[in-house]
Amino acid sequence: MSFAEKNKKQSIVQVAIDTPVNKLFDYIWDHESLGSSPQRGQIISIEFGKKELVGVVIKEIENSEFDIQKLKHVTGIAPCTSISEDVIGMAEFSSVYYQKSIGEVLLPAIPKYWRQKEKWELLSKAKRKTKSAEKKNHRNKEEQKVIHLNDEQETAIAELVKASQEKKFETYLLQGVTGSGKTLTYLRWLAKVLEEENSQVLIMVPEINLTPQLEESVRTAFPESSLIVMHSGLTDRTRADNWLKANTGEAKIILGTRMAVMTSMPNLRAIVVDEEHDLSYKQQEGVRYSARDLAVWRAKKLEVPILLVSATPSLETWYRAEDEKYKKLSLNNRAAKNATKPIIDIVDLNIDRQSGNKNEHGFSAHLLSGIAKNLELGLQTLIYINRRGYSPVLNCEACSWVSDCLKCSAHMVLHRPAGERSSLCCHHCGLIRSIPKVCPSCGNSDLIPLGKGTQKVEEFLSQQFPQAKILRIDADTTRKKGSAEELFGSIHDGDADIIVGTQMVTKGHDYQSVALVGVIDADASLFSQDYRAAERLFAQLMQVTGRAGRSEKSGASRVVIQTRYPSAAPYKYLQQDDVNGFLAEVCEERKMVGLPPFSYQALIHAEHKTLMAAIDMLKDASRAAQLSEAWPQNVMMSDVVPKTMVRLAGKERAQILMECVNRQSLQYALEIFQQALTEQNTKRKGVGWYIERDPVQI
DNA sequence: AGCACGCCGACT
DNA sequence: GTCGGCGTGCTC
Repeated sequence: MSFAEKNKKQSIVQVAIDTPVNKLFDYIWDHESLGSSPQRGQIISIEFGKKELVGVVIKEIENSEFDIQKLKHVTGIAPCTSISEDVIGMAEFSSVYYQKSIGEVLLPAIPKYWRQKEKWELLSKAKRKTKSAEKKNHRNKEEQKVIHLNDEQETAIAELVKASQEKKFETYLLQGVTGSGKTLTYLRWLAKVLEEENSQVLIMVPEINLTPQLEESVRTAFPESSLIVMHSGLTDRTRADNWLKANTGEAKIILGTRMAVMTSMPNLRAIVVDEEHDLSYKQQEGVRYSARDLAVWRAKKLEVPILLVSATPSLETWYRAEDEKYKKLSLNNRAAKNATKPIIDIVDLNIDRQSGNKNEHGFSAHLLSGIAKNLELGLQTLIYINRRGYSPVLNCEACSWVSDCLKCSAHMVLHRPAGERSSLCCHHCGLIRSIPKVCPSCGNSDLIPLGKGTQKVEEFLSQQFPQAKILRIDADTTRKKGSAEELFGSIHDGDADIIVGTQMVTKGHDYQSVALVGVIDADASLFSQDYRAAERLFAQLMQVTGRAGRSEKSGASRVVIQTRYPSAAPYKYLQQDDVNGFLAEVCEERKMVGLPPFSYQALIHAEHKTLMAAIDMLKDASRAAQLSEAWPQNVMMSDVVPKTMVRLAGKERAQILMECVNRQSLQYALEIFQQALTEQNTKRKGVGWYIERDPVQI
């Protein structure tokens, strides 16, 4: 500190606060009472209006535009390291890109306890080491098997190591079939990166509670380095402690979900985004950021390499690799010895039906006989249902009444928890009702469930194969904390003959003795409003296919996909095991119609008690925005439409889609639109709205 | 977003 | 006369 600075008694700082007002607030920094000079990224407390809030120092300024006499003082400094420059930069960028205030981006990324001044003292005291932490450390010391990598893996690692040694920004796509050893490849690279003194690495995964195996293998791979995890399942205290360890540089490896992308790390040297195509990287509330895109931004800012990993990359990523903006590293060989590709049977349900099978429970004769054969051989079968909470909807045979939710435009679904009374549940707003004894509309007493949810399939299979042990895995059976792990554990122990499940079963779990995978009910994705649905179906099928065929004892396993459209692209390329072929075809289609990645999109959502108000708000704002002189003419506006799910939790929702080939023009248009919306909003009451950039679900 | 200020209806 | 409805506007 210079002599002049030492004698300075006060400074003015600009502070970011979690408030929708898109500006920074000026405060007086009293050097004497605070005991230090201000620093960008410092977490501090201030009085804002009537309440005391926690904010982040963004910069020191010479003069405030505000009356200095009226400025309030910074009241305290959090006992922790300042947030790293790259994270502040990321927040500033996101603030512009996602049209939110800096504080709205930055503060939710700080653990709750650090955002509460009362908890600061508690957090500066070390927590006693828990027994489980000691046990984990102990387990780490166990001996490691030396695994030899194949040439492809070695080549990829060499390339990545070179990039990290040169300390240059580069985005890599590691594309490899299931079982090609992608995880091992990036772990070896990261091990190399961590050899450097004071280095940290960030590994992002879609949903950590579904990948305990990964956490285990990362711990085993780095027994000496300190690893912390970052996800929403942690207690507030643990999250705050882990965050501090990352922030001080004590933790070397940060393994986490999308929220981890904003974790401050002073020595970050490499980033990995595993399963980069996964939708859960997109935040669906608050600031609707894409953690994958922000990770790339962060790597660029830090000038470090970033690795995107997937067996079925998102089209955006794949296209950038084709376009040579990203560098592609391919793993085409299955690493495990004796691992064979599964045989894929596409069952044409039209033919199945013609040959006399009524297939009313959604099972073709072919699939049923496959299950029977598998049971005889003592092998496991996995039945994959492509959607969650779809049915069974309660239906009246006489008047075709269906169990609609009272608040949403969704159907309520029958639930039968073990040992409890059945009820109707809405998967969108969570409303639970008891089952009506008679039809509320016509009084008929024959109410029957429609469709085939996981429960329905489970019931049918237990009738069909009474001797089989059937296990159901879906959002309902895994809702309780830890129960997912328990269920997956019992699959590995061979406690189940048939596993019935949704998306959840496709993520990160290998089932050694699953020799047959049955996919029912996949076709709906082919005709979705959402142009990305087929791409997602393909990724899901690839993944579920990967669940089989990993075993050495079962020989060639079989995947049976039932469809009424056997020539559709996702099925065709799946059978040919041709990911690039599929993506190339989809890419060509997108190019023809100018959809992303050949254009940029933004969605404006509006919601109100009445649909009219929501629609009018968007129409008026849209009209006003387009009348503006600065409006970029190359931005295309769709009509204002009600959303596919019109009603949600008592609100009616509408949207308008903006599309433009130029990202910067879209940015200008959004700023004008934002202004128009704010003006409209002062004229009306109670219309909620938000802007979503690069939407992934339309 | 909160939260206070403020200006009009039904109540002990 | 007051309690309280939520419209309007500000927060350094």
